[in-house]
Amino acid sequence: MIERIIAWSATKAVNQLYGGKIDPSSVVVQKTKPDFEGDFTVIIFSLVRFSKKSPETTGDELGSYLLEDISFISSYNVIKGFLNLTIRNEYWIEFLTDHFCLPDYGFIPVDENQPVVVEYSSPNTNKPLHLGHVRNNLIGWALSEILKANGKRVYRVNLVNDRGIHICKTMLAYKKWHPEEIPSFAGIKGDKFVGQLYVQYEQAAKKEREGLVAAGLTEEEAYRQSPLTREALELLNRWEEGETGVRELWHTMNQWVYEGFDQTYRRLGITFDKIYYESDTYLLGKELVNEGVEKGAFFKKDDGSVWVDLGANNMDEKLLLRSDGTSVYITQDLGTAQLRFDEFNPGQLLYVVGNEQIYHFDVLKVVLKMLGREWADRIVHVSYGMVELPQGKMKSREGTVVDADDLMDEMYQTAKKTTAALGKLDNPDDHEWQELFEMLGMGALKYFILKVDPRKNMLFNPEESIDFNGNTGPFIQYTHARIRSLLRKAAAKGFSGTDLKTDQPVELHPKEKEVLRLLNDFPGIVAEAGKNLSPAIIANYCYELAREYNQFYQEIPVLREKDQNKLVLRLALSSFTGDVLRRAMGLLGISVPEKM
RNA sequence: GGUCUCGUAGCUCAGUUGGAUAGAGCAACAGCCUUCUAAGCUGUGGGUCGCAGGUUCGAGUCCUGCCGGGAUCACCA
Repeated sequence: MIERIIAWSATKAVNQLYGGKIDPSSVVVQKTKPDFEGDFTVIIFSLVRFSKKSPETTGDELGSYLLEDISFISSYNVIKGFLNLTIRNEYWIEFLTDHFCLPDYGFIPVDENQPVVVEYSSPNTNKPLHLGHVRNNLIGWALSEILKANGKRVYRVNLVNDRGIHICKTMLAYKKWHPEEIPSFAGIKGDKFVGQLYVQYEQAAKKEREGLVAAGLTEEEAYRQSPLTREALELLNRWEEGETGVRELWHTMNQWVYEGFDQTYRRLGITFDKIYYESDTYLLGKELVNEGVEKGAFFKKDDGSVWVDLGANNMDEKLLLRSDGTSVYITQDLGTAQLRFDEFNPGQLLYVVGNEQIYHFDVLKVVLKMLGREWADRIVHVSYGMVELPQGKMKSREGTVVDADDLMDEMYQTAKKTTAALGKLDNPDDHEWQELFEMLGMGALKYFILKVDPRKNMLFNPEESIDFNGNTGPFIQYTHARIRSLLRKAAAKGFSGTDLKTDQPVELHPKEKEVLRLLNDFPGIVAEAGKNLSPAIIANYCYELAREYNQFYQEIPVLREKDQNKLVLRLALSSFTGDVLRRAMGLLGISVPEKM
């Protein structure tokens, strides 16, 4: 990368000229601001302590050194403490020629060592997927793609929460109020069907508790004495004992849910290499806890419950096993972490889980460390922010959730309406159009979510439909379609970017140079997104590249250009941009169309 | 209350390890299609980067305090 070469040379200069002892990481090289002359800028301020001269003089001395040292620098200027360097056009043209046909430009070949396990999605089987899950899935998917582009072998895994008290509640609701019914009968997706049962249970249970509280009980007493709660708990016991009838119903209802989930996943474009079920893993981790007790890392209370004291890490005591010997949430997470470590020997274990579980993962890592599992350091909690509505957080119980399927349907409709409004829709029933609407709708949705820094909470307003103009998925998809169209026309006229030759001197328009500079950034962007685990970096890069290309497209003729050398160069530039856009959007799980 | 996190234009968001005059989009207004796709491009207006200190050549970015929002601290998951 060009910045690195400059930084390296500047380092040499400081060390040779001034007897400094610095390494390239302490030299800041950035793009020159548009208002100044030059392409790249070296910040001089931090280097004057070695030269013991004014920033201007130092900049001047370094400038002439770099001019001498690096052949692709054509000139420099110094303003205050900024050394601005101008790159020769030949460099850019050579860069274009060398890279525009490379199918893997910016990506690193996959190394099988040190794989990365990425857990994401991890749904409960008592509620349909909503916008929050969508964010989780998209981040998990995109991160996996980005890590692959960074040369990692990636395993995508899902841990489905298919057991527990909440599932028993839906079973109870089914038995009580809807026996014999099946989703296909009711004409709805299986996950929706089961989700409704859960809501029905919660409403009934709430009413029941309110009645008991009105009769003078405290909230907690009311919860414990509620007949529905007792029945649900009883069902849980019978499930754990493996009672056939209970297990059968449980299995049937979960299948309904999976059929529904599969549809949603398919439409989102989400897949997994391995799916774990909590019904298989929930007993894991008990041996680890016992091991900790034996080692004296954990302790048993009189009632038989097992705890760990995290006081040394500035945390509280944490329960690891209940007094009746059953697991809690973290018990099984200890076990599954060990399982995955044994299965994959990963260099990194990523968990894409909401930021409400930060504490949980902090505890998990500390406890594993106390058990002598040094690989606990390889666990990374990719904690993403909540999707909020204008009224605040989404709450399943209050019905203030944005359903994933509904949202995707709306996106499709918006794509259709927008296309029709532009007068492009000649044949609405055509299969190709329908595919395009789906691509655009999903592109708009995915981009909308992924362009935001995953760590931050974000807002979604259902009243305002997701935009198709400006900094959006369809804008980038449009840019790609435009480029493809241009290339088709060029091919029809017998031109191709591959006709490009380096030995012919060609001037570069500032817009061309700007696009090239961005294309030159791509490998660095991929690396940065991998390092920061942030698809948003890719999304924002796509936007910047598309915007810059559109400016170029608007200002400069390509096929109408009379000078063939220029024409071919612009075709290569366009083709390169189209490929990078397609592949960068691919990292986000977004497809781009040939025409739109 | 303890811990963590966020606060940038009317709204939604960018802003690499501190660097030049803080950027986009949406919304508003004004322009550009006999010419490669106008889902585009150009221009105008819009900011005490929550507040107050500190660190230094330089702070939206780092430190401290305060204000405001959110999360979390369960024999729930």
